[in-house]
Amino acid sequence: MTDTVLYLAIGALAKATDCKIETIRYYEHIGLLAPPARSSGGHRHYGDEALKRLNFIRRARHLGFSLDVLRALLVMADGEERNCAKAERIASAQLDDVRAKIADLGRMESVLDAMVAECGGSTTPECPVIEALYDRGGTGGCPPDSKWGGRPRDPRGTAGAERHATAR
Amino acid sequence: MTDTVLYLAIGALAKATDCKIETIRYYEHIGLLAPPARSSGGHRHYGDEALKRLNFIRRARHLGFSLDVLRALLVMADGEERNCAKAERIASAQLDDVRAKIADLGRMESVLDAMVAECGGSTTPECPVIEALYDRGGTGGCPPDSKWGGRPRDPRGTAGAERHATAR
DNA sequence: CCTAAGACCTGTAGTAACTACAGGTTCAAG
DNA sequence: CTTGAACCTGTAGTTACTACAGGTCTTAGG
Repeated sequence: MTDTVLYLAIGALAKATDCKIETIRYYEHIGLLAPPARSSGGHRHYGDEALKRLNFIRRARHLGFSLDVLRALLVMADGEERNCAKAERIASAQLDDVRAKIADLGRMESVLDAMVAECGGSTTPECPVIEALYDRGGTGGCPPDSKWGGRPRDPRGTAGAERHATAR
Repeated sequence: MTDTVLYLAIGALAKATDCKIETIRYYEHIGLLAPPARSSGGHRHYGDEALKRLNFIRRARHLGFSLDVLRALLVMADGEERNCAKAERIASAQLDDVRAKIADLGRMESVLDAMVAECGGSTTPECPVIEALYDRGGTGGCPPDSKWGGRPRDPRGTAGAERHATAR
């Protein structure tokens, strides 16, 4: 009862972290996860640390941190030098980012809402949705140049907008 | 005063619609914009219609419609058959989508806000941001499987800057 | 011990929606 | 006629994965 080290195959790790197998391999490939031990036949064997690290990664991703920023976070998490001030800067840049997206989406929401509402009781000959897209002045109800980006994952669903943070 | 047709070179069209030249060519490439007339030397010449169509596209993109959905919208806009009900369905699906994103981002916002707040008055030895990422139970303050996708564009900017104008 | 199903392996290509670049050709002002 | 800006085509890169093809390994059952 000494070496009760747990070994997880990649599939088990995937289940434990709610992360796809391919994604785990991808994280290894880009250097976010260290290459794990292998069985004699070449299968990956993960331990406790990998589980923790991957959970860390997943949580950060859910909060919208880009992989790039996440890398910086991981250096600090690993690191001797846990630069708290820097971590806070990164987190609040992310927070700003999230808030900016919310604001942008809020504007989209109101334009779309108006479009749909107009259509709802429509008795006009032309379609108000199409007309709105054609006629609205200027940029059409949006900031002249709002920034958008896709950061977190998008499993093919319809929804999804997000941007990132890029700590600077 | 008959044929005062305006011809725009691609650069002028780009300026007029606040759209990059490459993007215009890309839209042509994927079939959103019809191939325009060409000069003898091969330069593109756009007319009024292209200007309108591109503005339509830009507005729809600003509202977060995907290119795929936009294609359907354009068929209706061109079409003899302006299916208003269908346009409304598309617009309200988009609205739902935007609302779902806002809700998701709202959750992210509160988690990030808590992280940053904890750090702000920090007297703890360890960094609360890093700890939060490590320790939070489950998925870390997020829905077990929130969907994310990036739809609208992301011109590399960092965040947050956007102003708006609009029309709502 | 052998077999067969399932888990795993590598490597490449595809996704969305552009953006950027290289290496030329054309246009228009002077 | 010259020159520099604008334009051309085509390819590759971006982000964060996901999907597939064509094999190899592991393990439970017989």
